[in-house]
Amino acid sequence: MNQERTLYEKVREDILNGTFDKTEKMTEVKLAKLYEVSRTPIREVLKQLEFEYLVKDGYIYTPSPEDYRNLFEMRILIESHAVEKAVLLFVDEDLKELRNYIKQAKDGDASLTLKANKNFHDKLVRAIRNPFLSETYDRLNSTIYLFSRTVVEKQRPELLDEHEAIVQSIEDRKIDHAKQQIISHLQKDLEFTLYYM
Amino acid sequence: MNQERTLYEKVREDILNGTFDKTEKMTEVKLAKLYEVSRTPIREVLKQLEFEYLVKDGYIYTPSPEDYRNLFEMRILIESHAVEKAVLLFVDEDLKELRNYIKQAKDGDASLTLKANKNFHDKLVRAIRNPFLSETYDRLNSTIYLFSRTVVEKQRPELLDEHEAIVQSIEDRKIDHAKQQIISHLQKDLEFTLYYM
DNA sequence: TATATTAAAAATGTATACATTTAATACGAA
DNA sequence: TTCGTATTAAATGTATACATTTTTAATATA
Repeated sequence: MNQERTLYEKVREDILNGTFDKTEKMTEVKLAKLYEVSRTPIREVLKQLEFEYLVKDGYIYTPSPEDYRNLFEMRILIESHAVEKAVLLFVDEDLKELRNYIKQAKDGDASLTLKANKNFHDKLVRAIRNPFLSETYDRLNSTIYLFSRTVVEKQRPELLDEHEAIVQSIEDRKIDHAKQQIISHLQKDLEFTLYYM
Repeated sequence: MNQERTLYEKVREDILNGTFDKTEKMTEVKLAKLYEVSRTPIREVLKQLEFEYLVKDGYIYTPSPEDYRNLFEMRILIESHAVEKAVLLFVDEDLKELRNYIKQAKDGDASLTLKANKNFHDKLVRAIRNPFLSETYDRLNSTIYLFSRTVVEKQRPELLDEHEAIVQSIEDRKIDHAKQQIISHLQKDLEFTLYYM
């Protein structure tokens, strides 16, 4: 398998793993030396990282609680729209896939649970079948990852029950109910994580 | 007043005004010569233009009807959310401002109508008070502009009546009604314009 | 004619030098 | 000291040379 990580992947992972000091400036010259490339590709990477809310004005972006609420408002808007679509489109096989992710999250270790929960939400979003909305959702990937890590590590109560309830509402074709459930689910993730951060 | 347009603004306007041939490649070298700058700032500008769906893979982006439907799905999702917020937040002064834009659109020439209609929708979106969602909406600016131009030039029927009905529903605090009206309004813009493009 | 194959050209990717702007520091006057 | 100003240093912006990749075109072969 291909082990070659792109420069973007390297820098992104280093940020997510807390390698950088949040108070120090991420200057192009410094990063270029660190990763042994020139400033040109570093600039490209910084742009991408700003796009996904990991970097801002040359510093690691440290969103305020207000910022996180706004980012989650965006996430909730997209995911609740997705659930509406899922109610209209998902067939038995899709529901089975969703339940499979819940099971994986239940049985696996933290790392596997993290992946399974991501797969669960990504599967929902794919119900939208709209590349522009998908890209907008993907912009939130890093933010969602950071939240999900806290939620899983600190073992937020009821999380998987909420997932199961959402699947059930989709299966029962209850649009409003399903939407309300995903909204409340994500709001709980938000408040829980804000409390621990 | 400041007349100095940035390179980004120049290229963007030239694209919107149809200066470029949609079939020819927008190579960095060519554009650099044309605008008498080096490739570096041109690359920056091309990235921005890709961000707002005006350029793709070095060509002017010519979305398919399917693409336009997807872009409008995104627009509708944001604007209907905005209207929900407007019902909860807008006071008399805000409603007055909205009605003012309708009046301007009614009385002015095409150019003024275009601006007034943009102001109307921008005012709605500002009800969200979420910089991330605003930025996502702004990404659609060029697309919305191209549609609005057709709608105004070809004088789509009922357009301003629909605006007025939306304001009225906001004033009456009828969330579901107002949302349904903005959705239907935007879908009409979409279908009307697709028909003429 | 259609299809590979390869040579040439032209594009983008990267490194780097230089220009300009912005930030940091040092110094002097109130 | 504190504030303003000048000087310097360091950052980003831009141009450009060179490397690599991609596209085009030309030629040969089925």
